[in-house]
Amino acid sequence: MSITTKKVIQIGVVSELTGLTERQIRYYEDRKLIFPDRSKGRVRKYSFEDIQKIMDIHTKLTDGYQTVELKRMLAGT
Amino acid sequence: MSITTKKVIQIGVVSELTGLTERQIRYYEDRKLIFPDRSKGRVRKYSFEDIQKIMDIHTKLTDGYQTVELKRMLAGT
DNA sequence: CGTGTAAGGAATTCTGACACG
DNA sequence: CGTGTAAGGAATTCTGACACG
Repeated sequence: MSITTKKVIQIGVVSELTGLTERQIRYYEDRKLIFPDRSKGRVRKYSFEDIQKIMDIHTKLTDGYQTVELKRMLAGT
Repeated sequence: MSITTKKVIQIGVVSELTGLTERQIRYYEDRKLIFPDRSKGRVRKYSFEDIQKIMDIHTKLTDGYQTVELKRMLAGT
């Protein structure tokens, strides 16, 4: 596992880096588009790669796509 | 600034990754050996590079060096 | 000197829900 | 559908101090 895929960043930092709200970030997870790890205390941990994905997801949503469609795209179908 | 120098990791994760206690990590900062960023709420943020440094510091301490000497070494003197 | 610990407070995150449109 | 928000609780982190040796 490289540095880009290591899930070590908490949602507050992800929010800062992406410019999105925690609500949006959690929603993308709810929609099965991203899969952060969890600490023992249930706290979400993201990787730099996740951050890339999140920004990509948001861009696509802005472009008019829906999360269900994005999920299909990720599945490669 | 690359991914390795981006300070986004909190002390709990650093503790897990290095195997050191938060006490040790904070002490190295007190001794001016590492310089984490701070969030608005005073929470420390470390980079992957910091994690490397921390492990190196601990190894050197185990080897018998003192923090003052390590500081000199970092300063290149 | 480097590290452990108990103490109390502050910042951060979590979940489930109601709201809008 | 995607996102905002108020609510209460839980996990995380912070500082300063006392302890040991």
